[in-house]
Amino acid sequence: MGQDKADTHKAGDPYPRVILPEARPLPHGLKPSAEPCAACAARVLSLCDAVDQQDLHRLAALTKPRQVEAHRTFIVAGDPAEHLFNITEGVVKIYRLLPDGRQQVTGFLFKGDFLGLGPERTYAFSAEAVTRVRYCRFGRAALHRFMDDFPKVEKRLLAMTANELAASHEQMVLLGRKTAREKLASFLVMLSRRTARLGKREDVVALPMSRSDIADYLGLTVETVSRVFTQFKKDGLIELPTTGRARIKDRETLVQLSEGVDPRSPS
Amino acid sequence: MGQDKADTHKAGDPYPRVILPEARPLPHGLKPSAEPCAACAARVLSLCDAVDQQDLHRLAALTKPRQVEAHRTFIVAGDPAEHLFNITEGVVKIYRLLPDGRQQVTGFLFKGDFLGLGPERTYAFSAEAVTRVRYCRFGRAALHRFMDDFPKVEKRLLAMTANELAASHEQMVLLGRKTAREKLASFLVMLSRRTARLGKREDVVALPMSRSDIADYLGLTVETVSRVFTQFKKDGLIELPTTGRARIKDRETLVQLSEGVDPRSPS
DNA sequence: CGATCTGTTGAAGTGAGTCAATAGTGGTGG
DNA sequence: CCACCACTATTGACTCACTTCAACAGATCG
Repeated sequence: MGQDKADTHKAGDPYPRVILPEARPLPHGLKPSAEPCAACAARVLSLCDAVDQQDLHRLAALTKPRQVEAHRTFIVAGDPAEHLFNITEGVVKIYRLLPDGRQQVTGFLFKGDFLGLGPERTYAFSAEAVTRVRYCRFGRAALHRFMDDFPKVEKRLLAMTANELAASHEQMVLLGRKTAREKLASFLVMLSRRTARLGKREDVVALPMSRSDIADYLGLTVETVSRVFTQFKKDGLIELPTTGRARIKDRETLVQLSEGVDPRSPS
Repeated sequence: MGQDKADTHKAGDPYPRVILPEARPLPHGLKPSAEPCAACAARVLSLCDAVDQQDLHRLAALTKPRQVEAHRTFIVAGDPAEHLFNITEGVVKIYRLLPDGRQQVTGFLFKGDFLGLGPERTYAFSAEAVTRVRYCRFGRAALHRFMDDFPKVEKRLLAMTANELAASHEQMVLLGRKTAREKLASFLVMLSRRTARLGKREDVVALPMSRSDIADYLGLTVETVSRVFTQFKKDGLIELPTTGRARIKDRETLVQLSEGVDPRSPS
């Protein structure tokens, strides 16, 4: 639904000549220095942490920070898979479509996440910026050559990919065997853990994605997501001060629920 | 349900001293030669294909072919993750359980598949032999040292893991967004492709796993799996000569169905 | 401040689940 | 070889969690 690869800039955009189909380099104030990697807030979370300080300039030479606006689709399934992406800021939604339009969101990516691995010549998925997103984009071949010289990076990438694989198996349990309540509880707990890992308070989680994206991630409909949110509010588990934010009031119960133990009906 | 890690051998087993908790070395006729890897039928399909002929003895030194009987659980979720496995024969079921016993099968592994990656100290999943299974078992640390000397192997493992990740995202689409008919069609087509890849005729697929395993893989119940099989027979899409075997009569329609196009109700 | 999205709530429908009975299937031993 | 048992698969009747369809409410933004 509504992926437009078309032009990225509005009329009057100050960088008409430099525009790429899906993204543009950062504007002046944020222009990459000689060592953007050294200052990158996402480095410790990402692939790039496996590169020693003195080699960072080689990594920096491979890429340039870019940004895309919210709601922009910057990878379209089926396009040639020429690039790999390291998300440095914002939230990205990865999804696949069935021919009739049914959508499955296979993941949300955050600061530090890596994107684009896959052996195919073309992307098997689409990616859309949920918020404004910054990323470093690498050429596939260039990154592979780089990894030949820096085996630690390859090891790190393997570890990250193995992590992803384990996470996706957890998501299969969710999609195949959990109830709507359990699914949404799992989602909230997952976001809460993410938030905590970034050093923020774990009881306030951002929900930048739409209800529809949440539904497509959990294998539900928008209506069910909405109804379960309302249930959770009534049960005193959460508060929803705004649409884009949730406050977790009873974390323990949510965790229990996410693991399949529903205090409402443990029989 | 019913995972017994206990003793693996019957009384009178000729190798009582060498018995490991979950498996035993192959009996005499199949005893590993100096170069078991050179003769391994699964090599070209697996990780080991990335090792040159003259280095195979180093790989062989790391491991020893083993086998487990059908229905034996040889990895239990929560156990220390000391080993990695390369399946050389048979079919393995990987699964996770919710505390109340709900089961999600996250994958079936076949000849050439690799098993055990994951950054954790303990396994996050259980693995059970569906048929008699042969595998090569590696120590985690030993394999990582080996990969330091043979970066090609690490590259291969990364590629294989990325493949797995893509496949697991496809499975998310199946679990989250496909109907029962579409799920079972996808399953049959997947098995058919596997079969073809091993050079066998693609219209006869083996179904060594139980209906219950199939259901737990597809996020359904046994009854629904059974009912849809019956539908497919009535629709002339397949034949089920025995429980453990299916003949595909109308591959084209099954492929269509698996992709979400149901000729019965395209409306 | 109306227009347009996005989210919520309600009423009714349904695909798959549950519960229950029956039919195969394979193994065992007399 | 058959009779029995235990287990797996199939089929049927009924239920229900979630979907669908529809109306409404709240947010966002020219």
